[in-house]
Amino acid sequence: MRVSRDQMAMNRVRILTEASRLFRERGFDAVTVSEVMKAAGQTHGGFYSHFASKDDLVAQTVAFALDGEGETMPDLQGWIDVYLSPLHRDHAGEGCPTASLAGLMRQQTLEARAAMAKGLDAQIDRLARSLPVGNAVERRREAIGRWSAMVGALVMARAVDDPALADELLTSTRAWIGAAGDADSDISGETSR
Amino acid sequence: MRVSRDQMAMNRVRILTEASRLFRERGFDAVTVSEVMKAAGQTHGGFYSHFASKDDLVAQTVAFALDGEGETMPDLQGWIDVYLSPLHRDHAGEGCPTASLAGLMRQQTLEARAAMAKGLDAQIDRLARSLPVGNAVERRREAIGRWSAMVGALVMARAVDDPALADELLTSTRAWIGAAGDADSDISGETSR
DNA sequence: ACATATTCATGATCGCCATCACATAAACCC
DNA sequence: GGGTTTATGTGATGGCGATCATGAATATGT
Repeated sequence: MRVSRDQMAMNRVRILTEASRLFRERGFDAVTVSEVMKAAGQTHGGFYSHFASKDDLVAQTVAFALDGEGETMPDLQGWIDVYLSPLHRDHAGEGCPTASLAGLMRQQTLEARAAMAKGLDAQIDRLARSLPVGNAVERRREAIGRWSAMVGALVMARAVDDPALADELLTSTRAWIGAAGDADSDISGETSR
Repeated sequence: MRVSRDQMAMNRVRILTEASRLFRERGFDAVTVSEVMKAAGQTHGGFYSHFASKDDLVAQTVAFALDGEGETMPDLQGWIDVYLSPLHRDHAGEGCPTASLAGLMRQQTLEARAAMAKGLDAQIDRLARSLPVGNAVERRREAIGRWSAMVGALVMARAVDDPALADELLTSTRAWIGAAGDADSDISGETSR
């Protein structure tokens, strides 16, 4: 049965929301179209009136997931601590889409990879603007360095079946980022905090 | 037809070698058992006399790929430069298995995840021993920090369809690691180089 | 050398999943 | 309000891929 335009838009967002969660939890391949639709409260048939294909859903989900990620970070250190926490590590479905999906993007469509590029660039920009010191070039470089370390640590912590090693990856990276960040500020010749 | 014990062992290594390359290139799901066997110069039928299942192949391939990774690093900075190079980014099949596979391990078997943990721990240990300064605790922490940043940067560089951003991720991370490493050495109160 | 065990090839099988076909009934446009 | 459009449900379909069955031919142990 047909539904109103608003209802259809809401259904579409619901599909994207559930797909975003499921894809982050289990990856693109392990999640079926039917599963996404069931999670969104529908049956598999209606899928193709919203998306041209599963690849299309993947691309739009990547764009959707990376889009509304909080514009600014008032408490940078707190945000980093939460990011590199066991809670975040153990709840990929509600966590950072970059850490969950970046490793799966290599053989995705051009559209999906472009969405990832756009989202990553925006994230780096947000992080750079939240840094306390440095000129634009220095801030962007430090944002990339910190962001790489955070994503890498979380990806590896999730990849291993060894809680001690996983915790160590998170804790040590957090400490190292702090030291490196402070030091980098000193090195760049800017005022230290 | 039956084959000698030595020949069978060689065939097994060949399967693991090709699986390692194919899995790094395209991930576990996108590579079929038949494809691996064909790359190893055999047909799909013989597969199950070597491995109990595809999951078994995945676990053994992870262990195999992470095992012989060069014991020491005589030229640390050179190794980092190669790791964070466009060449490495564009040749995942012959590159670092951690960067290619870590993001795919979450839903793999316990055996595969345990092999990843063992390999990661060994890699961190190698890196720590190659660092020029610091006590054991400091070296391990810096090894984890650097390694996280390197893996994260490579994973993200491979995830995007934007050569400029990909290059920037590699270059900036390389520069940031250098600055952070030097700074961290200073901070820890050891002699700087 | 003989009997046996076993690797590998060929050829099913079986289930799963993306996608499509069609029906239904409600929304949209005038 | 009536005709048309269309979102969604139900039910195929078609291909692919992991796994198994069987046979052939050779290594292995004595």
